[in-house]
Amino acid sequence: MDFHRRLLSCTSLRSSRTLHALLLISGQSADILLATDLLNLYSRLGDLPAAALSFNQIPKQNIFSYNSMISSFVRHGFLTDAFLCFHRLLAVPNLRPDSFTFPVALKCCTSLEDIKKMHSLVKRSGFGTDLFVSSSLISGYSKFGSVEYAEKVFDEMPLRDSGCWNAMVSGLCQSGRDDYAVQVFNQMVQVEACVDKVTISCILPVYASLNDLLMGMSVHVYSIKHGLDSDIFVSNALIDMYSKLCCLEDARHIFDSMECRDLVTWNTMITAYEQFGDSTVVLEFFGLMKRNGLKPDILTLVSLSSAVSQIQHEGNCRAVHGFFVRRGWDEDDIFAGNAIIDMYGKMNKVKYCQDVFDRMHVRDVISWNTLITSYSQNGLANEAIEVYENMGRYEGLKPVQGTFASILPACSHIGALRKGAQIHGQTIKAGLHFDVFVGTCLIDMYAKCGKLVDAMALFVGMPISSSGPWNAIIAGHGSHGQGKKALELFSEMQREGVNPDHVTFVSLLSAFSHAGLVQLGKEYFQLMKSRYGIEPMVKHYACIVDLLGRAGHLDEAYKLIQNMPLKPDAGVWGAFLASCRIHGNVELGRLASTWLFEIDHENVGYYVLLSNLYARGGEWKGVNEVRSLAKQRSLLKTPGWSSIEVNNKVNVFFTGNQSHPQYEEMYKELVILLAKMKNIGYIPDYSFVLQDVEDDEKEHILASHSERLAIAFGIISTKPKSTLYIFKNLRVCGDCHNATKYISRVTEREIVVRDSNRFHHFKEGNCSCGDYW
DNA sequence: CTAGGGTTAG
Repeated sequence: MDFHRRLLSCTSLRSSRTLHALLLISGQSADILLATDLLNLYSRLGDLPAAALSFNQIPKQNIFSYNSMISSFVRHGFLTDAFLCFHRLLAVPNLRPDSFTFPVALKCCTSLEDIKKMHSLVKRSGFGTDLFVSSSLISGYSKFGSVEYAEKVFDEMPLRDSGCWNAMVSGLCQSGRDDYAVQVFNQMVQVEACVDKVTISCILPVYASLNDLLMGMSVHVYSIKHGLDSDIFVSNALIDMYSKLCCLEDARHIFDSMECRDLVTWNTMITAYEQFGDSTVVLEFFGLMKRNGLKPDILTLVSLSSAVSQIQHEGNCRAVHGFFVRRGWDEDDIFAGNAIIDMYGKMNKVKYCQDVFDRMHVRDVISWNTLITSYSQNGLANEAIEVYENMGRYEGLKPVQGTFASILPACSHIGALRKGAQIHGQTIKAGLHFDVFVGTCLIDMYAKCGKLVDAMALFVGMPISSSGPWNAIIAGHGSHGQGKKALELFSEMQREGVNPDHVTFVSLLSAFSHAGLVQLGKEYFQLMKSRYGIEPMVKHYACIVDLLGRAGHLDEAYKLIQNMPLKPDAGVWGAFLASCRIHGNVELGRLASTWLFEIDHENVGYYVLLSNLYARGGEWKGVNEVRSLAKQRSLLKTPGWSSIEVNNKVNVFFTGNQSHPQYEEMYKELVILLAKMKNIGYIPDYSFVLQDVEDDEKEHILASHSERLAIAFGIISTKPKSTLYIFKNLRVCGDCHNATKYISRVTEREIVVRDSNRFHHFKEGNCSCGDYW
């Protein structure tokens, strides 16, 4: 019987065990050649223990069997065992590692030190110029961040094959030295070193990250010319490149024309659709992939989790989570855990975020950042700050760019100026205060906390080359009602050679709207397309509808909505309805609300606006209708809350909340205030109350609105006549707006209220925003 | 009988 031939052609574990038994019976199991064949067979079929057993049954192992054993360990990811086996080999007399040993041995190194030691052993053993060994050295050095050593090996080679060139190019790519990688690649083309399929798959991701479609395409053409495009690695890299450069159709075309596809192919395609926001196709592909007999891996599920959170499908989210759990990935894999936290964060399930986070066995800085973002984006800013502080306290992790980018918006969100300033200090410590992203967050934080001057000082001192910081400072001035200054900054931005983008125009248009600069707003809305080539998006239409509507040009605003090429969303109709309310146009307001209730029927704010509008016009029938509608559709309303920072602590108040330790005191203050306010002419406006209750109950409801609670707390806990800074997560209620004017008069305080829309500066009974309530 | 350099991510 020819054991050797049968061992080589065997394809199942079952038959390999039969062969193993036959070997034992025929007394040939100690034959070193056959035993090594068996070892390789078991390793190829995934049974590492059996492979190791075969190895140990060999009475006197030679260099072939050692090489096979070490490479089996490496193949199965047991680097430590591979390393130990290599050292066992070194101790065997008369046995020396050969040119086959070193490439595998280099693969099981786990540090730069290991590589260096192995390098000197290579030299002593006389393999310093071996091509295979050298390319492994180059790749090993690059893997542990030492491009310099890799280059040295490369430069000292007397002759080079494509493998070494490829190792050099891929080493540079993986260390993020894109420009340098391209340089070496060009050299490679010039010296006519063979550019092969490996080179192509190394260089394609570089052109993707350099955003160089032209070069990417020419590499594609090269690969077609040389028949390399049928290689699965090349095809996969091409799909990835095209999708990253937004050529989804080209990516799809390659996918469709592939003869065989592997897991990476499917994952790349799924990720591409996920990045494009086409979640339906992601789910389709996921199904197709499974029907083609492929098992999803962590990467598949990471993309999938992002897709299902995009479509806000709770059932799918749970299914994806279950998938992770069944394989234990949710606890063991950082990537997976982080993706699940992100998913639940986007689904507004913060509780689950914390649960998943707590169960993870290992966490990295991204895990913390994701948790912070989840709290922050779900309005739980205090919790976000707590997590931020625990991060350093419990795991000694240093904040990075992403950490600041998640915690600073949380400070802006609740107006935690002191905390924000403290974190500003930490950005300096981390050497990141000049980072564009962090800098932009800092500018935004100071502006949103009412410190426009500090925001400006920071802005001026920052080296700026992108639109981010400009957008932040323009928006900052806009929300403070300084439209002219916003326009000046806009001009200056262009003098500095920075191009405005679509975000810039949102900042600019809303600045004009807040300042009532109608003519300028209309002008720049036109220029945006004609001069700057930026196609207006729904957000821009919402700004311009707000601008026209506030100024009373309701017909013009309505015409604009009717003629806009995009489908108006709740933002557009919401702005329009608010304008109708300001100008008392019941007819158009009713129209707007019909659309709104269709698009976003759960938002209680629109019902309040409409009811108020009817009440103003004396249409009590309408008021009743809205009330019963609101009652019918048990409205899922975002709870309103306000906050105020006192003595470096942020106090958050929810509407009607009585659980604050100083509630009694606050309540007493509110009663006194109310009496004083009424004395000088305040009349509560019950049309802001949707509940169908008696008038004195309505008065009570209005007086326990969260902004009132925060103001009352501010009054009892700060020095008389000092300025109060209040933050409200929704738009400030019309009655509260009016009431705050009176409060500023009776307490002789300035009161600054920032709501989800803008700043309201109350002083001596007036408000800077000039809105009519 | 054994070997190097390759594509996908939060």
